[in-house]
Amino acid sequence: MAPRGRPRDTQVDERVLRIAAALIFERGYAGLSIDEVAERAGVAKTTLYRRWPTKDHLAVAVVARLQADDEITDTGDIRTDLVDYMDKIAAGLNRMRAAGGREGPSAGAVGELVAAAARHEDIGRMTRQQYVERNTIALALIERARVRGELRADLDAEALFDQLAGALYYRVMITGAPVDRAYAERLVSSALEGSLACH
Amino acid sequence: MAPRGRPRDTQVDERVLRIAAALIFERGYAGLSIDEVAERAGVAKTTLYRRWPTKDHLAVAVVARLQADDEITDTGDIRTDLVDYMDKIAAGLNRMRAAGGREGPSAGAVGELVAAAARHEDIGRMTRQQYVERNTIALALIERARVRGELRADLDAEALFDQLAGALYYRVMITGAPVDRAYAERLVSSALEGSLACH
DNA sequence: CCAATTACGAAACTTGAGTTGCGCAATTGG
DNA sequence: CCAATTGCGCAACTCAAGTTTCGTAATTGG
Repeated sequence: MAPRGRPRDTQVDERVLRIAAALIFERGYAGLSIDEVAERAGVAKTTLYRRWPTKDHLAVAVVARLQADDEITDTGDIRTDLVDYMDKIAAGLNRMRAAGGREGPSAGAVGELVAAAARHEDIGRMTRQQYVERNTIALALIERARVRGELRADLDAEALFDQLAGALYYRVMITGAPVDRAYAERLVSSALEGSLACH
Repeated sequence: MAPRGRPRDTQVDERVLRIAAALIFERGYAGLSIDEVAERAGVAKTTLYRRWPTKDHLAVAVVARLQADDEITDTGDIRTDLVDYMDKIAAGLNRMRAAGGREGPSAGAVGELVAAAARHEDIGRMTRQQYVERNTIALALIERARVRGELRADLDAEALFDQLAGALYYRVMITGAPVDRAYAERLVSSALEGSLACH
């Protein structure tokens, strides 16, 4: 039971996303022109707008593909698992950061994504939805470590994950500092071991 | 020794920023129209563009005023001081968040600021500069607490501050969760005490 | 006073996002 | 086969950001 009228040309989606991705990486978000994408893809603008109602939606569709699917590993050692996880998030952020067009310590496309989520209700919902899924996985990982006695019983798992993921986003978007595996290790150590003098 | 030619009308800056702020709060960033600001302020568009080269620059000038000057207090108790500090940052974020025009868990103007910093080299530099100043103050506060023995000697102060500030920004921009004093207390507790089981 | 310099206002202009209307193509259900 | 439905291309359109040109106003330095 296919839908009623003329079916959409599925090749269009693929071709447009590829061309849009090339433009974003080459010239940045501002250099992405709907008219140019349509022309290069050999389709009318109306065909684009039927699929992505705004330029923001198209850009989000392109950049969202850059995020890894966050396959999580549970080795039984929470420190190793968290470092791996942070490293994967960092890799996704670095890919998006590269899609800025500019050089230097710029947030690249990450900032545009956040702005797009703030501008459009539906993009915001989608973004938060993806976060919730990732958060659920991470909280389960932390909870298992807590149950088996690696982590303290009165742990605030939400605050812990906010600290870890937040530090990565903060560096990419605000301070422009690098996020790599070495930083992920520092971060996890700091969060796990705490900052108080030995007690 | 005044500059050479006709001096700028200083009343213009004040009036324009007031009108722009009203528009941003009323209709959000997208609802801020340069033409309308110029008309309401009774000046030509060229006069606006002489002061703020893009709409982003004008918006940043407006929103940057919302950040508190972060007067930091040093009571000698690092937990109290950090909670106070996080609460002040959170207050600034909440003010910016309110300047979004939309309802719900939106990042509001915060996302637009990050995007503006990614789009314009000079805005990015200014943003990072403000961060560096704030960071310097916070790191000094942490360092004093470390020296007097409140905090562990091998502390990673940079990671600690990234965790704290990052968690706030992360909630505002990504998850849409609230940031208030209660959360600041949870956050500081979690970061200070760590997550490992008693060791 | 005069020349150089900078600010201002007004209007026309360019560019790109997003919309609209129309004719035609492809598909389903009867 | 026929009507309803949906996709597509084309072209003209609206709207707002940002630019350009030009005539005029205010200021400094000589």
